[in-house]
Amino acid sequence: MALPDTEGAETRLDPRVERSRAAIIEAAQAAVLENGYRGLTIEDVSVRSGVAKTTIYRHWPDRAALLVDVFESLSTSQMVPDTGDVDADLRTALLGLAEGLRSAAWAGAMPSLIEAGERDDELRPLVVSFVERRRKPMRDRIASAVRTGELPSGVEPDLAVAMLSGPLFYRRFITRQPVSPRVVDAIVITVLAGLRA
Amino acid sequence: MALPDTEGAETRLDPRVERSRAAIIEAAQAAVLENGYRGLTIEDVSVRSGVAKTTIYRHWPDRAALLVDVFESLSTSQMVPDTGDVDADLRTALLGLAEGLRSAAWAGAMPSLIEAGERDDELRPLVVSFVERRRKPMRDRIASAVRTGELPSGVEPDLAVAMLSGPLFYRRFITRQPVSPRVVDAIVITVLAGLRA
DNA sequence: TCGCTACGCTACGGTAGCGTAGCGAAAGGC
DNA sequence: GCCTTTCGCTACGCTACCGTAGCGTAGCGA
Repeated sequence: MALPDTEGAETRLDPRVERSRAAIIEAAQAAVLENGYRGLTIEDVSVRSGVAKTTIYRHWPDRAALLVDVFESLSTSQMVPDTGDVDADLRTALLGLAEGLRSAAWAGAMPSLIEAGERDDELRPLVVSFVERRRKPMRDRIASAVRTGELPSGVEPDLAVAMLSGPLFYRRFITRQPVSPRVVDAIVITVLAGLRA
Repeated sequence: MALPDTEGAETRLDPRVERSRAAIIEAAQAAVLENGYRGLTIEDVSVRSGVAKTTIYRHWPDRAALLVDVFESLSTSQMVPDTGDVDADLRTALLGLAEGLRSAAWAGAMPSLIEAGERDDELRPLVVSFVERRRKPMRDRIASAVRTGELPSGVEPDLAVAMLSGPLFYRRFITRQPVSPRVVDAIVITVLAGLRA
């Protein structure tokens, strides 16, 4: 968080530092995916990364600070196309989301993010902004469709996103059922039809 | 789990045992709500409940076993009315779900259940059956509506449940937005209209 | 009233993880 | 090729928690 080296802004850094930090973050990510955010231990990260425990403490004051950077490193944004056909665009976006839920690193960390959002006051804002970043493109796309009249004016983008994405998250994390393209299609068709009714 | 005293089956138990167990489970629930399922420690439960640590070990072999009983103690089922009007019935059911998500104990434990379902092989079946028990009544109600022709024959109850409940879970746990009655209404109206389109 | 059982309490030995200190070696920068 | 920075390593002290043993007490059932 206080460390702008992840972005290519400052290459002035000692390459040794850069290597250490990268190895540490990568190992910490893996650790969180495996054991959850409460299962992250500095000593585990040290073993996984091959970086000495003392070196980790040279860069992060404590476990919490490292965890913050791990969460931020998982943050990715989701592109949503704008071809003029909102149905097709949302279908594409949701297929991408489903794919991510099936295999992306952030999906494996999602239960930890949820848990952190529920219990950790320090991490909660981070979790919310993490989710918000991924959600915004889809919401914007829906808002634009409302403006162009492709969707009725009564549609609330925020709610529409929940109705589209929610069922996928529900199946993936609550009922642990597959999120196949077939499921995505059913959701997109049903929800969009419902919004237009 | 191997302990049928929670149900009123066997009152033959020593009242001291009954009291201890009840206090322990209650305290353990609170502990899980507060610190997550990985944050449950026997010593914490001992302090909270006022029951000696040794007594806890007299009833449960280890932390995992206690955790299993805690999860089971949270298990509740959701009634879904059958008035013949499927729209109204589902609305009622979803309002109840939203209410639970806002305030029930099981909702507070949900992040832990999700995390456990993702990472703990031993607990996963328990989590799945926990969710299944709550989901079944709504799925059955939808299935019956399909049979009576109230809903089109192409509707898959399983998917319909996801489309109705998913957005609520999504807002509650992912985006951390309110799940108000207004939101429930919007979801019910939209999804049912979509399913009939 | 008396015996059995559950309980509370203290005291363990053992492990895991925290975060720190100090030193010598190695790898960059110039 | 020298000097500075970073790193690896070992060794700590400390805390939290595990799960167990043994003993004395208190409550329940007959």
